[in-house]
Amino acid sequence: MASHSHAPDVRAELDRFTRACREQGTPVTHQRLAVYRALLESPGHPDAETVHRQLRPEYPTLSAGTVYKTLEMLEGLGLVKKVGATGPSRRFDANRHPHHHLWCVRCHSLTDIELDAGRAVDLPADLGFQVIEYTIQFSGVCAQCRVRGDAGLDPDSGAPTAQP
Amino acid sequence: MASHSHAPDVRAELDRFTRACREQGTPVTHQRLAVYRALLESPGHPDAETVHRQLRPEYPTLSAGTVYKTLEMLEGLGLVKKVGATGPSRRFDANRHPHHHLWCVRCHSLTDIELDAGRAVDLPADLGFQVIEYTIQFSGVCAQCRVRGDAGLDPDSGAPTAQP
DNA sequence: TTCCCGAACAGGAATCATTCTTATCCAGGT
DNA sequence: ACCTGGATAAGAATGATTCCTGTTCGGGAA
Repeated sequence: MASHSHAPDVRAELDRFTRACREQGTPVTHQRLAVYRALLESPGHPDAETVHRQLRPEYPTLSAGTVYKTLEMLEGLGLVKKVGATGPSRRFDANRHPHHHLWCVRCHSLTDIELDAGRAVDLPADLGFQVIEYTIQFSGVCAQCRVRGDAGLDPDSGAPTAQP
Repeated sequence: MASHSHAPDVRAELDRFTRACREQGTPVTHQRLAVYRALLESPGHPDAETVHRQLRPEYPTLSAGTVYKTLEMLEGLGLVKKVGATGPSRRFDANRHPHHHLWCVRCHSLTDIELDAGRAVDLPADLGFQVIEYTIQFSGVCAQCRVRGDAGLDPDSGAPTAQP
């Protein structure tokens, strides 16, 4: 929907997953494939419960525990990442391209964005921190919420004032 | 220790808080001041339970609910922010200077860093996203864990992480 | 200062997300 | 098709957070 939805090659990713499992002797089960596929096909960054709910029609006996365990296992393989959301439940991200996040303080949507990676952000070396990767989280108001136009939010306040 | 200045003027912040409360007719209670002070004095980004534990000796009757409510109220005032951590509990940040985060994937410490980035990171205008602020989260291994060479403990909560 | 009122508080129950436990079940090799 | 170890389903247990209720207290008025 949003501007640059980078559609992942689902089949290729599932193949990669299958290979990774085989390599380390881990069984490739329907459930695991289903969970990973659901995540790959999700436009946003669903939490475990959302994945579970999405799959229930197709796999009526799929248990929540399996979803949680599979997501953790996928994270261990480096195929998905937890994204640090401020909401009540953890969200997962199967987009393996380096990318950043747009967090709408109004509707709590979380959208991927791929900025031109030409410029890297560097850290002072004296910190001794070894960077594996970095993600920029932009907080603000998404296009839809701006169009919808509830009160103009002034950037100085910084406070969402999301009181119902 | 480079740009890692971590000394908010506690008294000034508490004054600001008091004024903000008075302005909107909200009572300034000992509990609220204590919670905010605890957060201002915490080097890291404690979760609600850590704040509660820290304050219990001084305020033996302070209840967890009050800590949660106060943190939420402080967020509403724009004085603290939730930080999107991937751990089990939410963490809070009373550092109101624009800053970024170093997340250690080993010990789960979360450290502030102020990159004097003269240049802002820009977003393509056609996204229609109105940025209020942005935070860069660097994931990697902190200096202590690199020296230690293995998994450590979370310096904020003191809770052992995952592995025995 | 003391009195009063409404909002905040403590304590604990309830809810939500996540992890753990245990008795089956199945993927993949033989 | 048969075995077997790891995976699964179901639900109990845990942990974090929110909700509820009777009591207490901040701070304006007398």
